[in-house]
Amino acid sequence: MDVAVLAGVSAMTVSRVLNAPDRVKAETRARVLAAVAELDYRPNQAARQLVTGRSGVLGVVSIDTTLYGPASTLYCIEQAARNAGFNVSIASLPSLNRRSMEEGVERLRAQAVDGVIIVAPHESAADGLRHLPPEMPVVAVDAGDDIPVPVAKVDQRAGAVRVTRHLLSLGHRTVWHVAGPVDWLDSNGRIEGWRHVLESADRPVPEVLRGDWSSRSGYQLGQRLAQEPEVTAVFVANDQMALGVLRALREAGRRVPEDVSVAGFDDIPESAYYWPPLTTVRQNFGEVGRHAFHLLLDRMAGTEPDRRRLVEPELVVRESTGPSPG
Amino acid sequence: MDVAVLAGVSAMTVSRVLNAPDRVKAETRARVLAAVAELDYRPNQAARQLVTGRSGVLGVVSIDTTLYGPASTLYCIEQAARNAGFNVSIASLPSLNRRSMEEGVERLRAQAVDGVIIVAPHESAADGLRHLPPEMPVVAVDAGDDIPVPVAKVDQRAGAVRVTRHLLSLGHRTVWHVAGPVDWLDSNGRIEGWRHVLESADRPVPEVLRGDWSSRSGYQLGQRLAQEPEVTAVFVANDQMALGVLRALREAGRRVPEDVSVAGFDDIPESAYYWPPLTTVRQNFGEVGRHAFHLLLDRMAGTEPDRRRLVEPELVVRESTGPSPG
DNA sequence: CCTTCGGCTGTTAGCGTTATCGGTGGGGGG
DNA sequence: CCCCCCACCGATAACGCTAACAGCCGAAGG
Repeated sequence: MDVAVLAGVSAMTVSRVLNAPDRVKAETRARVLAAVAELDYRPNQAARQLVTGRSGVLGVVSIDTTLYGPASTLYCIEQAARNAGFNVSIASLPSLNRRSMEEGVERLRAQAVDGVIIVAPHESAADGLRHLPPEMPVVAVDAGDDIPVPVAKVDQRAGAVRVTRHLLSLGHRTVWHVAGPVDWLDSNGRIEGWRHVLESADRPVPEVLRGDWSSRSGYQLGQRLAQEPEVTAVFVANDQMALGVLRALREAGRRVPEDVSVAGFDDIPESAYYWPPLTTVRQNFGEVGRHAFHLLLDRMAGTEPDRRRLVEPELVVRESTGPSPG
Repeated sequence: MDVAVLAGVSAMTVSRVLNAPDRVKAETRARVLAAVAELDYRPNQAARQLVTGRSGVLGVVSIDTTLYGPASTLYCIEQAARNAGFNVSIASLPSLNRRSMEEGVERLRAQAVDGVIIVAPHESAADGLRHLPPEMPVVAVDAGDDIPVPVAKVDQRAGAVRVTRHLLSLGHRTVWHVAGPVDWLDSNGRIEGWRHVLESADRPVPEVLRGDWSSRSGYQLGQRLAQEPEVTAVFVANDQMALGVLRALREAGRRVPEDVSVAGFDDIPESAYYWPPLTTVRQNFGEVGRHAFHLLLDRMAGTEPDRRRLVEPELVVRESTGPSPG
């Protein structure tokens, strides 16, 4: 090792300077550091990993990181990991079923990551989460409760409860719901909360309309809603679909919020500038990402962490919801 | 090595089976593969890297991967890399100046990535791009031309030219422009194209209004535009800001497109569901990501690749633009 | 004075893989 | 019948680092 020669010490001492500085006399340390700087030396990670068994890399398996939620979560995981000295390797999956998920995990495992965070908002992912290599530290984001790994997530149900109560409190007889795809846990949590509030209040529970998170699907379902005169309040499962619903209602001549109130979910940055500005539920994805990272840190340290970290969503009332016209 | 013992061969033969299968007799190969499967063996990447010098990991340095463009680009880079057998490690930066960029590159270098893609749509990044370690294969996405690394990008200027011509062809006397932040190359390319068309056609060139890509800024600038009666056509530098402009115009009682035409840039999935549906310029971020990856592959192979790959943007005409009222 | 201890540094070995070279056996050509 | 060559496989030595132990030396204590 050149640095060792230049500093006039052994390779071992260089290693110590870099990994346990206080075990080396200050003067020697200074000499070594000078040599390190002089030669612009950087330790070979592969060699270090070979002997220590740790790579300092975390893996994130996620569905389509183009979506707002996963992208925000990933971003915050990455920030938290970097601050703690970890690198982050990603496996972004177009679709998330058991097979593709296991493939993603397998890839990261082959890369010898120290731990994995799975952003798995699908029912079908749970299946995969139950069959992971047990020796690998794994935590999940947005997963169900019946899985053997710690989970960080936003309390979808609570968010839906809040927004539905908000609409009822405005005097609406009941609330329609444009939901997300069947397979998504977020969809189901939001349906659950919405249904719970309606049933508790003894209100009729309209049929659930299924979208696919896209504005296009919101538009199509909005056209159907616009034709039912008794619809006065709609809770849409995300802001993109809500945009489509708003447009469909307007095209049909139904005013928002005078004739129909519309609420969304997510609080994407644009929703405050919809027409009208959208009442929605803010999810703190960053918080979720940070929680996931810390859960993983615990798991890697071997301590059994909490099983769940729930983040509370927040109702943001804007101008798309108002008193019932009736 | 257990696999070698179980298969009754040497470690070297196992290595050959995994890396150059045709150099091993079919029968032996089968025996080794059986042993591999039996023991669920997976090669140690660290050891392999130590001797070959390659890690099979690519690094991506990007600004805020929450933004639509960077997120899409990252996603497609990741897909392309995965298909080619590479893993992808990310360094997502809140802001992109020379220091933070070098820090990101440094991090990835310490992790011993085989190459780096820098998503660097800032002027100030160019400075950093000129001072990179020369032995490291690097390509850039969305960077300027005066840098010593290959670049893949959308031809911003061409997009701006198309949309501005479109507006002039509708009979508008001139076109106002809501631009992105000063430091962004995308902003400048779009301004350039816009200005070029106006000047070529001998039209007055209004003062450039500066936004920050957010709907909020679009809204604020839109309020100013709404007060100038002579404004009949606005080219907004991205779709999010266009959303804000649309709202500001509507609040001021100016109809789109009857009184004022508005066009955006990016074609985010939501823009087709704005009110009215937005005329905009589609950027194929996926294409850019794939190009960047292949440029990097060339650079890693040592062949000097093309210096630039320009992706052509496409004008998407919807309902937010129409004939001049004059 | 010797012993002991602790702070500091060096020596050795080994992590799991592949590059390189060398060996072995069988088949074809002279 | 011999020789050479080719296909296949094994032995050895790295790659760069750190764990574990060993050694040295000066200070403190008996």
